[in-house]
Amino acid sequence: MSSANAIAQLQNQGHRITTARRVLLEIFDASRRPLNAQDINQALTRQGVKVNTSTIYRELQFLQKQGLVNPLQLSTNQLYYESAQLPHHHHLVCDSCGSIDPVECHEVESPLRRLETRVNQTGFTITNHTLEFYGTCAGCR
Amino acid sequence: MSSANAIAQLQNQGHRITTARRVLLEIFDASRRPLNAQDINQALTRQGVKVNTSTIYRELQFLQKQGLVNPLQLSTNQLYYESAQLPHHHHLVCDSCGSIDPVECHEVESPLRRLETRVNQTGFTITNHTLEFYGTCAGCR
DNA sequence: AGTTTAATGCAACTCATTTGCATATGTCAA
DNA sequence: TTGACATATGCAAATGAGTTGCATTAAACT
Repeated sequence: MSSANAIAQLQNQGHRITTARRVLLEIFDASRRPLNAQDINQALTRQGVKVNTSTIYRELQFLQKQGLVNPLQLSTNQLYYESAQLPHHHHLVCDSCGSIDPVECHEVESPLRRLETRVNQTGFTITNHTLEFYGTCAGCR
Repeated sequence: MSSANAIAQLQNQGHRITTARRVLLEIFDASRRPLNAQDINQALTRQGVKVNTSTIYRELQFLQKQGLVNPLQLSTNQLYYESAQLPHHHHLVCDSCGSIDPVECHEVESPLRRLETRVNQTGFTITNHTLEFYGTCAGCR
């Protein structure tokens, strides 16, 4: 269970381990797909933990600053986050039901690195990229 | 000038060509980078055309529905649009100054198509993808 | 147990975008 | 041309995600 690592890391840096924070880390640890503030609210409620919305937003920013979660902006109007511990991957987003699932993209990784090298030589330093696929999932067809 | 084509297309379908609509199409035609509602507002003002904000938003949705512009959601909190007539490309987004520039990505296109074929066989039908690069532009370093 | 200060709750706020409705203006027919 | 009619617009109010100020609560250290 790697939320334990995250907790140890935060404790070492003098941050407090509150119930909200601990359960939130466990939720990210258990989820293989990105979560938005609303998803997290529901997950917390399901576990019997009541947390104010503003606390959730603050906590997400905090965890991002600590490098424990990564933000993910999709073509929706909500910001998603996922565990930073997941191996590099991209996403399949269903335009119909909104489901978001990870995809391994081994075919594109080395071409992407090649492209990034080329672009870096033009003066633009790439630090990050987003690659998401939109369409219709098996269940919605 | 391809905004003329767009205008002809809209007229054929019985839509009215208002000043706002015509100038907006010209603006998209002349811009090689994506524009958000604010950019468009400024561009219209610069041309001496006063258009209400809600009209801009409605017009952008309209043009999108007509297939004349494509939406582009970046890691900012604003929605961008660009002409649908531009050849396939992706973007370099500067985290520092917010500039957005197109990139040709020939290295990745065929690996992407291969990946899409593979994914389509799993039951998820991909119709679209987004690929954007974030980092620091030459001017900001 | 008491102290300190990070974390929380609450309510009010911001900012992009949307919507309802009354008015104005393209466009088409007479 | 002019008038009729529906589309497009302006305005103001609403929405919805996310943020912020401030008083209170509660981890964690002594």
